[in-house]
Amino acid sequence: MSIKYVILGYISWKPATGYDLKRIIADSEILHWSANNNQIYRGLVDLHKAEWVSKEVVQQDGSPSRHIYTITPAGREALAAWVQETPEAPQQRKAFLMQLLWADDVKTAVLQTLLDQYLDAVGSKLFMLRAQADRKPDQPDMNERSQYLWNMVYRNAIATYEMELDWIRQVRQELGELGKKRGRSSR
Amino acid sequence: MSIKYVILGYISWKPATGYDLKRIIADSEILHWSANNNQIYRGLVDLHKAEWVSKEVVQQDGSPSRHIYTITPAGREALAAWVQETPEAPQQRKAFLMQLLWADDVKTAVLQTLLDQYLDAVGSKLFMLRAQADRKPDQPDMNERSQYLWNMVYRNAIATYEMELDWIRQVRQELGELGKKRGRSSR
DNA sequence: TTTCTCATGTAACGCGTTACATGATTAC
DNA sequence: GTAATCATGTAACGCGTTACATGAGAAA
Repeated sequence: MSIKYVILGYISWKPATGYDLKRIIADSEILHWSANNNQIYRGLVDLHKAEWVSKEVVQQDGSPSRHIYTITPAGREALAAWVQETPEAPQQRKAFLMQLLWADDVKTAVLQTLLDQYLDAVGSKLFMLRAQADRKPDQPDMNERSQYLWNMVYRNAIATYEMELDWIRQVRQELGELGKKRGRSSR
Repeated sequence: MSIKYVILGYISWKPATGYDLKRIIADSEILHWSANNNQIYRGLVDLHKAEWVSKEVVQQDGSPSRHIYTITPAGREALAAWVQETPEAPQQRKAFLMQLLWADDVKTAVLQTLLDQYLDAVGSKLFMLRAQADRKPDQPDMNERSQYLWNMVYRNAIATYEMELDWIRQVRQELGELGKKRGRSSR
């Protein structure tokens, strides 16, 4: 789908500069992009070319001038069209699961360590997500439904990580039991 | 992490050609890659350059000759090292959640339709996953632990989609209730 | 004095995608 | 006759990443 619509979405809430957007996206726990300049500044140029946003340059003394982008009616239409595009199933990118598939020759103790590390990684992600979900979004006027949807998007992300933690704990435990069983039966 | 290690992983189970790998990866429900030629054939060239795999060309009459790749000891070492790399938290790419964040101006009825479509998309993915999880992997000799891990990787993917279905149903229902409440209070 | 924030942008590269190209054999 | 399967590969492009470049003012 590309980050462009997310940029457009934020601009639809409130006019913004590339710098603003960079911070917003980088700070967000649910937006997975690294929010690098290349993407954002090029994206804004593209949006401007398509006339989905208008641009106002505000001179400043000392620092570089700020380029403030505002959504246009055409931009609002494009955003609405995107929102109504047929949803696709999410794609899972869990590199660790791939590692597990070829862990045949790795000792169970090492596997346990890996699982612990995975638990930590997922746990701290979840912690940050929860903290951010409690803070309100920087959108000015949100109606009840929008607020509900905002919350549910966070809930979704949180539930996904919670499920992952449960899964890790289960595998950790059952792996230990498997080891014991094999230890007994092989002697 | 890149698809290269997955390719190496499959070769570690059994020597294979690019064509074999393409089919395996394209058919898999847990491997999210499209398995295009470019990636696979280039990947194999790279693996061969790194001497992680050896290559044997088998002439055939009629069809092009098959290039059969076999893992080397160095390849096994590299694979083991990759498997033991510190796990990273999974990244979620759920484009639909992004769409929801900017659904402010979309009518609730349209939103319901979108949710239904999302339910379908996730549901059919889940169906395929379940079907594939029941079939055994094409790996020759799997010990008990490896089989357990293989199953748990599928379980993880299945649980993620099941969670998503629950979430969709909840949102669908609560969205309907919100609409009713607002309908009442605004009259 | 060094680091952080503000503010813009570019270069090089990695990984992935679709589509194109070739050509024989087999199945409908 | 048309399509699918086997089998290799290339071209062009999209999206994303890290790192580089500049330069002022404020804070530690």
